[in-house]
Formats: sequence, structure tokens, C-alpha cells
Amino acid sequence: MTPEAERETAQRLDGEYDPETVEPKWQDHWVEERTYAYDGNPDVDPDDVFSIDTPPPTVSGNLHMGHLYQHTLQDFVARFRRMNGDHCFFPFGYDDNGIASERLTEDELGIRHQDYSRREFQEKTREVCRLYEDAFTENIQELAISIDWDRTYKTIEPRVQRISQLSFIDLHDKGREYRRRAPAIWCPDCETAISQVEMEGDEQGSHYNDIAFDVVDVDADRADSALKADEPIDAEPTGEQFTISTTRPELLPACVAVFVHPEDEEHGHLVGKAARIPVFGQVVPIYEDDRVDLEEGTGVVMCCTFGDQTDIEWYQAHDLDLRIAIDESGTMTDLADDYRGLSTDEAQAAIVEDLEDAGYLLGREPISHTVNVHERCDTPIEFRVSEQWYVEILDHKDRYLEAGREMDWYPEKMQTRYEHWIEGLEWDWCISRQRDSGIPFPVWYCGDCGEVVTAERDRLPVDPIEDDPHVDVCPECGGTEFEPEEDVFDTWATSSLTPLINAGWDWNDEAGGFEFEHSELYQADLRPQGHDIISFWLFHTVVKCYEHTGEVPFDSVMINGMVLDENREAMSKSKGNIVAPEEVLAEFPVDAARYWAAGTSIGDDFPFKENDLVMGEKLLRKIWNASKLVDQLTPASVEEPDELAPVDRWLLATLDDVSERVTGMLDDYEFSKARDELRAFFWHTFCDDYLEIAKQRLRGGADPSTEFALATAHERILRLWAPLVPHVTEEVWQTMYAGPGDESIHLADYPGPAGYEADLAAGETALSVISALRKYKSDRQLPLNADLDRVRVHGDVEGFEDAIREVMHVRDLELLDEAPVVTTEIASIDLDYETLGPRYGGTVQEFDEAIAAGDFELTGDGLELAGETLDPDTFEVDRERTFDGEGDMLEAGDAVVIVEA
RNA sequence: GGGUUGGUGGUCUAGCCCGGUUAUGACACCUCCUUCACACGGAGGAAGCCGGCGGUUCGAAUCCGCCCCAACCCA
Repeated sequence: MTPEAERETAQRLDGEYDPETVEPKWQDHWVEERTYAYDGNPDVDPDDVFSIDTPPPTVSGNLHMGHLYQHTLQDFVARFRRMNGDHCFFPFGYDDNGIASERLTEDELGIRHQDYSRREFQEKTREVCRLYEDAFTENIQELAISIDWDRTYKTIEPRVQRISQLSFIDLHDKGREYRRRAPAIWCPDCETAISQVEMEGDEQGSHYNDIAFDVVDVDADRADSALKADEPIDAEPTGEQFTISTTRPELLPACVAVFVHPEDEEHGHLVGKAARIPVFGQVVPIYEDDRVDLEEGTGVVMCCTFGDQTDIEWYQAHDLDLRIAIDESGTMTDLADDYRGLSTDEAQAAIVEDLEDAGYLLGREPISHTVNVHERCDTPIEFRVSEQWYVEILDHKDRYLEAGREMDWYPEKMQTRYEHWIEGLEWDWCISRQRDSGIPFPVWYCGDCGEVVTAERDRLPVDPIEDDPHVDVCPECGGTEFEPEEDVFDTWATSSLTPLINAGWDWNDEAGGFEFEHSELYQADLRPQGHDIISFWLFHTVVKCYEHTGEVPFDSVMINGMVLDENREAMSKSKGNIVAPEEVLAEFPVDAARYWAAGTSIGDDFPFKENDLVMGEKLLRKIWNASKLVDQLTPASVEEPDELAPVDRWLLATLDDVSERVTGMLDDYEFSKARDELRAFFWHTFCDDYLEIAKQRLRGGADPSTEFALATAHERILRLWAPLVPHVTEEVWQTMYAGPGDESIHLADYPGPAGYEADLAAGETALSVISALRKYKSDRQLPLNADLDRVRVHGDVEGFEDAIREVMHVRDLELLDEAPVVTTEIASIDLDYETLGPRYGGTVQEFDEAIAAGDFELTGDGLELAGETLDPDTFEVDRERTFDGEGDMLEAGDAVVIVEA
């Protein structure tokens, strides 16, 4: 077979790129072939493992752009690491445990959890979640996220329940947990305690109610003790009144004290006296405390148990009475007298009306202020005294700060956010939730003495409501009745365990300690996380894992921003600016969406840009078309010749540089830089410059050097692109390069430098000569393939003569040893400020002025101006050259080119 | 109120940490080129008081201070 015939039969790519058939084909293939299965075993060197601790997404309905973006970024890392030789562990979890999935189930089935037993409701929750999870799995697989689908978990599954309960028992044994009756943040709608981090501020309309209080003729201590004893007190108004501004008059029945600031001159005299609460009648002490905000309201503040966090502080600091006027469902208690049974809103309206009738309402003005609400349902929270389990964290703040410093943060600035957040913590972590769908506390209480009995480790998971404790009698008092703990864990108490779940953390009864089934997976190498939830999710994971293992759970943290709309505004239903992934993917290939996602600077919020998708699509087409051409030009297999032509070696050497840079960028999660660097090299250097040269060189017949360089570079470029655009690269690579044992490009090596050396400067100069000749033709409106009779070049293009001649269709190319005879005129003088600045200081300005005025002289090899003579290495003379010989003169970088058409 | 980040041609963006030619690139715009992988391509062109005001310096997009604007986080 002749070489030409061989090349013809060798062509395997044909037609146009068709992502609609190519992408699903490979997606199915990768899942079916288990291409991304983690192949490590516990004995593998942990340094050769790259484990990603993916936070499990909440099952809350549809895939949104944030999912697409975040998972794609993780996938860039996973694919890059896998190709770079690591055993890549990329698992997937579903958070189907907690209030979000409970609400989803209620909405979906139109039911209320209160109407079912815990087991029944959990079953229903699992049913609903399963449907959503299946759909979500499909969505993620269609995004080509290279997850090991054999390694998935659900936060409600027994294995995870076991780990969660083990975690509880371990922290309990270590004395890091306590159960206490104390004010807890409470959602009256969800009827559960929540933690500080689940609460957020919401700007809401309200009213300032100015209410008159009568001062009475008893002292503060007397008032306080009577209040605590709940006994009536004989007190007469002194006739004096003061005013309190409050947004929450329904808390009047819970009022236990009034506070003024120690430096308040107007109200200072009230301290030590007592006041009667209008309408309700209880007499409360008046104390001083510097936590009173003099700027807000009248400067006199009522303390109710509990209206806000300051009330709790006062309650503790001044040992006040506890009066609970609002119950767990946000309904007024007996304490509220006539208002008993009303909701807080109804009570407020009624109380305000009665205050007005009684003449105590002095004013009422609308205001807008921040109300603390439960982030899940936007219901304003209450502070409610109840018995809850807490994880003690405030005393270990310094350790968690240190843990943060031990991790590498991408971007670094996010560490600051983490630190500020920890420093601002004021509550221990409340992990009790009064819910049905969740993981139960493995705890019973002795009916006689209240002793806490935790489940035995080898019996976990347990449900105390259904299961009996392993002991028959209380170890403390010998009692035989046990009360099950009915609460379930806070969802973060479980989803904070993912690094342990991934590594198979478990209790070994024989060894009497915890161990990992896959110790090589702990610590995780990377934790990806959205910046909106660094505070709770990431932090809780650090707390849990650190307390269990004494180690930080991650080597590094990659924080991604939020996806914004094209106008850089947050997407929201109310704004109606949500971009749905399915709409995007109906219009664009997945690879194009990935190209867009790769345009991010990690950590920054990232706008949706249709233009980037269009550019991505163009890139895929370009990769396909260029591959088709390479396919046509090269034989099925190439061998490295003994000697490479300079231009071919130059290409491979340049590619070496690019590989090295791109690898470094991906190492640092600089996706955008890597993408743009690759695109520039592939599109301009490889396609526009080299392919044009190669085309000419190979047109006349085989050239082993160019064929080798072309095929080699092309194949390596495919691998460089593979993590970013996995479908098109797989399709081309499988068609053109895969051998019998080559399963997937995604299991091939990521190309590092191959060690090619070349005169890069001469190549650059040669390319500028070619570029100048292109421009010459363009300026004269000549076709780019027009012949040029004679071209003379003065400059370092050694070895590239053929390339220039062939690609620019030059009949006669001549290299000049001497610069062509030209007339020169000094156009300008460039000073080397870096050298001159430190040497001459302020005089440099005079040099500039002298040059501008033309007031200088070149003498010998120096420059005389402003009374100084500058060394030749401190300035450069920029000459305007005109050529008056035959032909036109072009300037091409360092070279001078004479063209005769 | 506290914190974080950003403000660079019409739009988006690189450069800033570590000060020094003519501030990078993309999109859009204009002109030209059918060329046998791609016209969804190529070659050119025009377009910027680097948010404002000061300071340090021979020299500032870059360092420092203040201010303005925007976004986010936390109160």
C-alpha cells in the first residue's frame, strides 16, 4: 500500500460533530463500564489516593445551575487527579434526613407528619426521597460527573445511622455533650429547637409601641422575690411613669424586669425601684445594666423570658424569674390571662387594643427591623426553655481556629470568613430536634433517677422508641423503668460525618477503639463547599471529625461562589430570573456547559453567560474539525523519527511548556486560567499556526517528522482537554488513538512535559515573520495563498525557512546576514527606568523632558542629555526605518523582512 | 453597626500579593479574505482619564490612607 493510500484508509473521523448522540453514548458507557470506580485498597499509599469529601445535596427537588456548577468543578478536580495518577475517590451522598426532606414529603403527599407514627412517616419520607434521588442521579450522570456510582450513601440509611449514633456516644463518653434545660432557639412552626446557624435575619415591618409603666412604692429586691414566689404584692403607684418602646407587647406577661443603662442620667434614679406592668399587673424590679442600648427606643428596656438573646443574658446575670407566656406552638399560655390560647399575633393585636383603652399606649409607629427567623420556613423564632442535647463547642474555639489554619483554603481569603465566624459563636451546638424524620438519639432515661443510658455500640443503630435498652436495671439506682429519648439528631449532626462515612469509620469491639475500613481515605484531600454554607456545614464537619479523630478532616478546602444571572444578580423564584439546567442543556452540549463552568475564578460568584456556552460549543466544533484534519493528514500510527525538523520540534517543545503550566494551574484549582491557556495554545498556536504549516508540508506527501509531531501533539492536546470537555475528547481519542487495552482517555495519563528542546525564540520570530507576511497580503487584499516571488529575512529564524516558505507560498526565500540597507531616523528613545531610576533619582524626569524636546545627542555608544551621559545598556533607540531598495520592508518582531511580490 | 470582596475600552475579564516598555484576552462593532478541517473560520482595525481624592516613590492599575458605589457574610 502506498503511503497516500494508507493515509486515506486511515481516516476515521467524518462529518460534523454531533454531541446529541456522542454525549449520551459515552455517559452510558462510563456508568456501565464503571470507568470511575475507586480501585484503591486499604494498603495503597495514601499519597497516591485523592479523596474528595463531597457534601451530600439535600433532596429538595430539581437540579439547579448551582448543582451543575459545583459538581462540574469537583469533576474537573476528580478527572485531573485521576489522570495524574491518583486513585481517585469521588463518592456521592444524598441528604435525605432532616426537616427539608420531611417538608418535601408533606408537600408532595399532602400529609402532616403529626398524623403518622415515626416509622410510618419515615417510610413515606424514604419513598418520596427515593424518587427524587433517582431523578437526581440521572441528572448528575448526564452532566458526566465522574462519580463512583458504587460508592453512594443516604444519610438515613442504617450504616449512616450507625455512624451517627456512634458519633453521639463517642462525644458523650468524651464529655463533649450535655443535656440541659435551658433557653433554646425554637421554631414555633416546625415545633422544634434549632441551632444558631439555622437562624437568619429577615427585614420585616413591625411597630414600635410606646407603653407607659407606673413606678410603684416598693424596692427592686422586694419586687423580684415576690415575682419568684408568685405571690401578690401590695404596691401603690407613686405617680411617676416612664415609657418603654417595644415591638413585642405580647411579651408583657413574660416581663420580669426593667433595665436602664448605668450612664443614663434621665432614668438613673429609677434603679432600685419597681414598676407595675400595665394590663397584666405584675410588679417587676428595675435594675441597671450596660447592655442597654441607649440609641434604641427610650433607653428603658423591659426584659421578658424570653424575647431575645439579651433577655437570656440578663436572666442569667441577674438571676431573674422565669415566666413563660408562649408555648411550643407559638400559643399564649395561662400566664397570659385573658389572652390565653391566642397566637402571638392575635395576642399582640388584642393587647395593644387593651393598652390603648386603659390609656397606657402612648404612641405607635411603624418601623422596619431585622427579625430572627428559621431559615427553612421564615417563621420568626422564639426562645424557649426546654431540655435539649448540646455539643460543647465554645470551649474549643481556639482548636477549631487552629484546625482552620491547618487546611489549605482555595481561595485563601475564605479562611478569614471561617475565623470570623467561629469567633462570633455564642451558643453551644444544640443537636436535639423534635422531629420524626431523623436519626434517633440512642438514649434512654431511668424512670426513677433520670440516669442516661446509652445504647451498646454493637447494637447500633437503635430506635429507643421501638427498642429496649440492653440493661434491665438502672446502673445508678436499680430502677427498672426506662423512658426513651424521643428526639432525633439535627441534620448537621449527621451530614457533618461524611469524611468518616467515606472512610468506613466504625467501632471495633475487640480492639476497643474506632478504626477505619479505608484509612487511606482519611483525611480527605479535598472538601468542596459553597461559600454560603461554610459557616455551618464545613464548620460542623471540622468539629465532629476533629473531636473524634484529633485530626482535621481535610487537607484542602475549595470554596465555590454562587451562580448569578447574566446581570450578576442572585437567581431567585421571586425575581423570576432562574435559569434551569435542563433548558441550557436542551440548547447546548454538556461539554459547552462545562466550558462555561471552567471560566470561573474559584471562590467568586459566577454569572451565567450564554456567550460562554456559545464559545464552548465553538471550541467543541474546532476540536472536532481540527481532529478531522489531523486524521486526514496522518497515518494510523506514527513513529518518532531520529531527527525532528526544527518547526516540529518547536511545536512539541512549546506544548511541553503549556502542559507544565496547565498542570500547575489545575493543581491550584485555577480552572479559568487553565482553560484560557489551553484554548489559546490549541486554537492559535496549534490550529492557526502549526496546522497551516503542517498542511503545506504534508500536502506533497509523507513527512515522518511532521506526521509524528502533528499526531503526537494532537493526542496530547486531547488529553489536556479531557478533564474539561470529557465527551468530545473521548470520542476523538477512542476513534483515533485508543488501542485494545485503552479503556478511556479519562484513565490515560495527564500529559506532563515530554522533554523536547527547541529554539523557542527562533520559532517565535519565524511566526512573527509569517504573521507579517499575512498582514502584507491582507493589506494588499491578496488571497492568503497568493504566491510571493521573493522574500528576504534578516533575523533569527534558523531552521524555520521551509516553514515560512511553504505556508506563505514564497518562491524564493533568502536569509540576510546583514541588515538590509535602510535609512533610519530616530523615532524615540526608550529609557530603562528600572536601572536609571535608582541610579539617577529625580533627574530621570529631566531625561524624559530632554527626550521629549529632542534635546539629546548620541555620542559613540552613549547618550548625552541633561548634562549626563547614559550607558548604552540603559536606553534603547527606537528607529523608524524606511527601505528604498527593491520591494517592501516589513517589521516582524526582531526581524526585518523585504518582500517582492 | 462589624467583616469580606470587588470597581480596568460598549460588555465581561487578565494584570495587583512581588511598583518599571505600548495595560491582556474574549464578546460585540467596523474593514478585508471563499482558503481544498472549520465563514459557527481567518487576517486586520477602532475603542480604556485602570471608581474618586490624597500620600509614599525618580516612577503607581499595582503599595498606603480616606471617600463613593456594588455584592455577599455576620450582627
